[in-house]
Order: sequence, then C-alpha cells, then structure tokens
Amino acid sequence: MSQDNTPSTKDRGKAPRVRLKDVAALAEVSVSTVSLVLNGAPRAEALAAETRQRVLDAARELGYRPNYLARSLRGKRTHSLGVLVPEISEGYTAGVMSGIESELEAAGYTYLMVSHHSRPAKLESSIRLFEDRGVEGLLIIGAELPGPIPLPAVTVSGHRPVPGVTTVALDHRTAARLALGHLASLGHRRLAVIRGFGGNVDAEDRWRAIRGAAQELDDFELPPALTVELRSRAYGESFDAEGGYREGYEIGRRLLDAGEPFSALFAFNDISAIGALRAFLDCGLRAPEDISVVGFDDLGVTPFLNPRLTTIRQPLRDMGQAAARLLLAHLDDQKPLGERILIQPKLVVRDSTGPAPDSPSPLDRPGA
Amino acid sequence: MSQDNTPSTKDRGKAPRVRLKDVAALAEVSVSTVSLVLNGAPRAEALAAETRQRVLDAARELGYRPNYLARSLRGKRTHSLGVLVPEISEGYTAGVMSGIESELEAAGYTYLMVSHHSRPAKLESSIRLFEDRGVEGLLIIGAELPGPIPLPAVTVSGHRPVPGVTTVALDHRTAARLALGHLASLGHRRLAVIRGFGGNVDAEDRWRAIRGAAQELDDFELPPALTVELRSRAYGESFDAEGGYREGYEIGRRLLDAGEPFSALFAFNDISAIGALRAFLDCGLRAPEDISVVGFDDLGVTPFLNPRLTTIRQPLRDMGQAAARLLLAHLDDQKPLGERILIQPKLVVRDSTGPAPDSPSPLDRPGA
DNA sequence: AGCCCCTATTCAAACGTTTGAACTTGAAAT
DNA sequence: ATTTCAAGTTCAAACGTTTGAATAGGGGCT
Repeated sequence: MSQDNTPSTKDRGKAPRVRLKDVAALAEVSVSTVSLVLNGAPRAEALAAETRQRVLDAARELGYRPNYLARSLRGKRTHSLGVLVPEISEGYTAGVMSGIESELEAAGYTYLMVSHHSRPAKLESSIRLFEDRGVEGLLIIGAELPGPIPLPAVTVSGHRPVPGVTTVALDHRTAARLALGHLASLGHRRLAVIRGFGGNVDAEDRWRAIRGAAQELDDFELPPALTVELRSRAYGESFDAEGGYREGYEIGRRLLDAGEPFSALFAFNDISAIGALRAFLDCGLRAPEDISVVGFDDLGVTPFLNPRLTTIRQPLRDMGQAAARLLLAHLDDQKPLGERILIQPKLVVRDSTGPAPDSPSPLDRPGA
Repeated sequence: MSQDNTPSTKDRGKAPRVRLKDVAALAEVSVSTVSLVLNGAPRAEALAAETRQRVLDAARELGYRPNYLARSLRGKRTHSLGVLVPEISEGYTAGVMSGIESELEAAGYTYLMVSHHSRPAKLESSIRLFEDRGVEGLLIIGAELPGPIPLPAVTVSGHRPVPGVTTVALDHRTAARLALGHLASLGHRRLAVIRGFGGNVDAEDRWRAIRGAAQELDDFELPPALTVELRSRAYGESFDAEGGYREGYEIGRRLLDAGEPFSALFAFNDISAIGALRAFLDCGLRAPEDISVVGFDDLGVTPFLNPRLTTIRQPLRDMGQAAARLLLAHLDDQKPLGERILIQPKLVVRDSTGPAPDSPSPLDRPGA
C-alpha cells in the first residue's frame, strides 16, 4: 500500500535493511504481530502457533535484524553503558576494564568509553555526553565525583561516599598493614613512601592507612622528607605512556638526594615503583640487598622484572567485574545502589624486598 | 493541543527531558523552526533574526539537549564508530587506543569497543553487533579480516589487503633490517627468533622480512631450532594479564634447552622479550654480556627494565591516530578508502644488547 | 483589482519500532 | 436470533527528530 523499498531484483548498492514491515509482508500478518512474536512478548502466547511459526520463518528467511535506534527510541532501553576511566593506557585501567568488558559482553551490553584524565571538567562533560547518548548507567573508575550523578552509577575507588552510588574500593588498611608488616619483619625501620596525588581519595585513604599501620608497629618511621606525592594524574593532557615510570624515576632520585637514610620504599603503584627502582639501580644500589621496594597493583610485568617486584595485589579484574555486575543487577532487577564494597588486597612477596641492611641505611652519605 | 508532559510545577522524579516541542512552545514558533535554527541549517538564514534569537533564548533557558536516538534514527548519522581490538589489556592495544581516542574525541565521535581475542567468530559477530548498533565505520586492530566488511573500515596491521579497506601497517622490512643490522654489527651471528603466531599476517610479514634481512647479511644464521612461534593470541578466552610474559618465559627456557648455540634473541614483541629475558636471567645468564635481546613495540616500561630493553619502536599512538583520521576523513569528506599506509619503525638501542661474546655462544653445554 | 512572487513560517511525512486499545470472527450461551 | 465471550489479530499513536513541500501574508507590478 504505502511506499516500499523492495530490492527490485537488482539490489545495487548497500542492500536496504530488512524492516519489521518486510517480514510482516512475507508472513502475511501485521507489523504488530511480527513485533510481538519476535520479542517473545507474553501477548504472543495468544497467537496461533502456526502464525508464530510463519513469522519466525519469514524473519529467518529475510535475515531480519532489529533497528537498534528505533527500538531504543521507542522502548527507552539502550542496553549501553558509559565507562569513565582515568587513562586508557594505564595498567590499572586495563586491568579493571578487562573485568568490565567480559561482564558486559556476557550480559549483552555495549559501552562507550571516555578518559577523564582526572580532570573534573572532563568528567562532567563526559557524563553529559553519556546522558545525551542514552546510556542506562555509568561505570566510573578512579574519579572524584562532582556531586550527585544523573544516572545509576557504580564506581571503582577514587571518591568518598555519594548517596545512591555504589563503590567498589580496596581495603587500604589491610593493604598498608600487609606491606608495612612485611617490611618491619624484615627489619626495616625507616620507610620512604610515594603517595598518590592529592585530591584523590584513594590516595588519601591509603596514606592515612599507612600512617596508622606505622603507628601500630614499634619503632617504625615515615620521615616526612621521604614521602613524596605523585602528580601524574593531576593533568595529563596529551598522554605519554612513559610518564608514570619517569615520574617514579625522578622521585627515586629525589629520595636519594634527600640525604635522609631509609632502607625501603612503598610506592603508590607498580608503575612508580618500577621507575624508582630503576633510579636506585642507576645510582649503584642493589635491590633487595641495599634497598627494598614494594609496589602496588601487581601488574602483569611485575613477576618478570629484575628483581621481581614485591607488591600488593589489587584484584583489578575482579573489581571491574564486581562493579559491572552490581550496575547490571540494578538495571535489570532494580537492586538498589549505594553500598560500599570492600575488596581485600594480597601481599605478593617476590625479590625486591629483603632483610634491611645492617647499617641504618645504605645512604649515610650526606651529599649526593 | 496534543498531550504534553509539562512538569506541572512540582516535577517529582527524574525531570522529564526538554524536547524540541517544549522549546517551540516557549518561543512561540513551530517545531520545525526550532529544529532549523538549532541546527544552523542554511534554510534558517531565511528566518527573521528576531525569531532566531527567540528560539536560541528559549533553548538556552530550558537547557535543551537534542535526543541522540531520535536524531540518529531520522538522520542516518550516529557519529559513532566501532573499534575492534585484540585484547583490551595489552600494551599494543593500549598504545593504539590512546591515539584513536584522542582523535575521535576531538572530532566529536564516540565509539564502541569489543575485544576479538583473535577469534574469527568473535570478529564476525562483533562486526554484526556494530552494524546493528548503527556505527558509521569500523576501526580494526590486529585482526585477519573475514572478507569484505559491510562498513567503511580502517585497520591497523594484521591482515592482507582487502579492497576498500585502508590499512595502517608497519614497515616490517625496515624493522627487520634495523634489528638484525644492529645485532650483526655487534658481532652476533646466530639469532634466536620469537615469531608471532601463525595466521597473523603481521607475524608472517615480519618473519619473511627477518629472513630477508638475514640473507642480506654475511654469515648470519637463523637456526630453525631457534625460531619459536607464539600462540598467545590464538585463543585467550579468559584473559590473563601475565599470559604473554609467561609464554615468553617458557620460550626463553625452551631456547636454552634446545642446546643450539645462539648469542641473541629477536622477539615478536616487548612482552615476550621481557619474559624470555627473565628466563635467561634465571638460568644464570647476564644480559647483555652473555646474551642480547631485542624487543618490539617499545612499550612504556622498556626504558626502566633491568637491563633497559633495546627494541624496535612502533609509533603505536601515531598509528591509532592515523587510522582514526583516515576513517573520519572518509565519513566526513568522502575521501576514498583502500590505500596501504606504511609506518616507519625506529631502532631504540638500550642496554639489553651488547657485543657478542667471544665464544660462539655462552651455551655450548649440550644437555640442560 | 487582479496577479505574481517573495519572505517567513508551518505542515506533515518519515525514520523503525512497541504497545494499549480496538477490532474481527466464530462458537457458546441465552 | 440475538447477545456474550474468548481467541486471534490489527490499528494507530507514540518515541523526538529532520526536511521536502505547502501555506499565509504582503508588497509590487500590470
């Protein structure tokens, strides 16, 4: 009756997409019937079995594939999420993403991804973008939240509690106790620390936990001159893959130059640990004989470094999976959001930590 | 006239979204006029300046944001792309993605991402998914293409020419010459090689180039017992971040056990190079004194390893950017696709390569 | 006074679905 | 012979845009 773009035998060009209408024509039923059947709607039960079969056959024969945009426009569901990561090419992000990806794929959701580079403005504009694109929910990694979020959201660390937002975060107290306990048991007493960059709640919590753990130990010091803060994540317009390592390296040198004796370093992440370790080696120190280093995250490389890196394992993949699952459970089953899930870290002892040297430090040289 | 969901003063709940219709009502014009003005259509020039301003003001006042789904449904443009990567948490992928991301963001495109895990079935299903989701084009990284692609596509390496698909690929001949030339000049004569996994064209090209480069050199051998193939990318259902390193490690041990003397290794990527290096160290070898190792990619860690890794740099970020730019140029300006862009690698000499030991090899022990 | 045409604006169809309400048909109940 | 009802199916509105075609209002021309 109305216009119809039948391929007219010779389908030159892009092969017009099969619509519900085409299936309906072939099956000799109405569009509604086709929609009902193809969606397995309860109402379709009422249809004659023969009719249903006819529709199914027609759809198969034509290779019908529903139009996502039309369906979403009408139905309000897009089966897509927005994922906000700090930096696409970071080990931390990669680990979490691999968990998120597998979970979303299994559930038939797609996602849009944007890096926020720890910049609040970017975070906010991305949230608006996602909203405009019709995502159903947000997965936010390592970001301080700007306030209430206009969509269901689950985060992976990075911020203090926001009502209605579920957070998957690491148990930093345990992490700190594990690392410091390990070092103390090896005889270390003066610890250098690479803190996460200020403003990052994860970093604050971690630092608080480290100080707490130090106090619980006898005769264990965190000399102020030996705690340095990363700034990496604070800017990072054009990302440089080497940035984090380089910063660790520079901090490593600065620590040695500080002239304060120390026998061990606890870094905020593996990346900076690797950089600092490199600096120590370059200055002629041996690890773990002269200095011990503990990283954080347990990235894939760590067991293959020289020396193998002792580190605190964050089950990044699990954290990503957990976050995704929680969000999906909310979207699909209305499970409420807002809890705080604590994830337990694990100490992985390898070769970069060893007994403290007998002398208070390998570095009692005042200058250089 | 028709139904209208005006917030009725007390807007409880989710704040209904502002539609064109709402703006039209406030500006006292028709919906069409609003659409025209807000899109800066040429036809809008014909409107009275006063009207245009009224519309603009109304839109601003209400905070109008267009409905993406409706617009795309009608207009056929979604400003979104599909990105297919081998493995989300791989250094190679991360490098390329960082280039793609920055380019797409600048152009106002979003993208969906799926890992194909080098599985043809996954690749095909993902392409269908993307098609269904209405993406305008595809960016495919490191995958053998299943045949013609139903959408405009640009790839980053991984396959032999397909008509209509632009490829950004590395110049493997140059890469091989750089690596082998460097090693030969250091006196190395017998080279072990970790090849990429079979079926990957990138791997084949590289291997062909390596053999070619070896022939160009005097007295330079690639003993068959010392070329091993990666299998990593061939399966990889549940991804394990350590997988690639571990495989390199195992290959490293196998090479030593082969009993064939060699003084240098050229690995398919940095990951496997790092693993193999670790194996060599574990077996009591020193690098570069006893054995030299050349990696491939130049991931961020490489300058911080111990020893620092000599490697062939692939400008991954640039490759990603180039690919994205080419695809966008096609979509926005109809620039034709189908070329093959060759990217030049660079040799980065660090500490993992050194003069060949005097003895033909450190490994003239027949057993073990 | 009638006609034409220009300017400024609106109509209404279309994009491809989903879904509440309505419509047939035939058989059972009155 | 009419009404009642259920089973099976279709109508048509709606989702929020974009855009080709149509329209109203005026002013200038003959």
